[in-house]
Amino acid sequence: MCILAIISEEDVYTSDIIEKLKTKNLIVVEGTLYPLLTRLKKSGILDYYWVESPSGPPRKYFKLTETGKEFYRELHQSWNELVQAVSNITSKN
Amino acid sequence: MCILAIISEEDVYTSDIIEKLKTKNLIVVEGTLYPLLTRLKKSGILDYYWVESPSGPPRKYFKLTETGKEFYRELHQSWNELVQAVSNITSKN
DNA sequence: TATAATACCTTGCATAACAAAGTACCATAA
DNA sequence: TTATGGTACTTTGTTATGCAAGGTATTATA
Repeated sequence: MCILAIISEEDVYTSDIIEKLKTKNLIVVEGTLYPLLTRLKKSGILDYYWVESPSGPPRKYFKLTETGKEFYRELHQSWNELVQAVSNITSKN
Repeated sequence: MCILAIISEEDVYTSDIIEKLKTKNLIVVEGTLYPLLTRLKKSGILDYYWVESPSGPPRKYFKLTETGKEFYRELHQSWNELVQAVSNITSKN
């Protein structure tokens, strides 16, 4: 969900995502992210396009599809419900 | 963490936990919970004692160890930090 | 033409949730 | 006394996924 949140703000490539997460104290590594992005692409949530890099090989920039935007909204709502449920359980003491 | 929260309120056996979670819309099944409780016991976070049942085989009642109470506090704090971090990322739009 | 930096990708391992099936105990009805 | 049903605990096999580690490819620079 956090990855979709980042992509929903602006198109980014993998290293952007890793850095943005890191600034928020969420650590995700390449070995996790590349396969995940591939799965999200395959399931129609993301799409990508190639952009030449000023130095190095071209970059895969990801963006949300319409399906992806809707999926992100649903995910976000589920997350809020989960946070609410957990808060409900833990806040008794 | 939710399971530790429940046990921290009162000693319970497995079915109690499943029911209490269910009332909060958190679904966990036996095949998940029994092995998890065993792992928590092995790592010194939980302990249990047997109680005769009014009908059926005896029940394993779980309680938090001192280590478990401390671990739960830490988990709770980590959870809060995670919720904060996620909220930080998702609340931009 | 090496070397370094950047970017993408893959493989293998460990962990964990779950479905499903199994074992054991107890009360009650036939 | 034996079968049945309910309760409780346990195990097995499947699947998914995070990660460490290693690999491939492109570009600029020494």
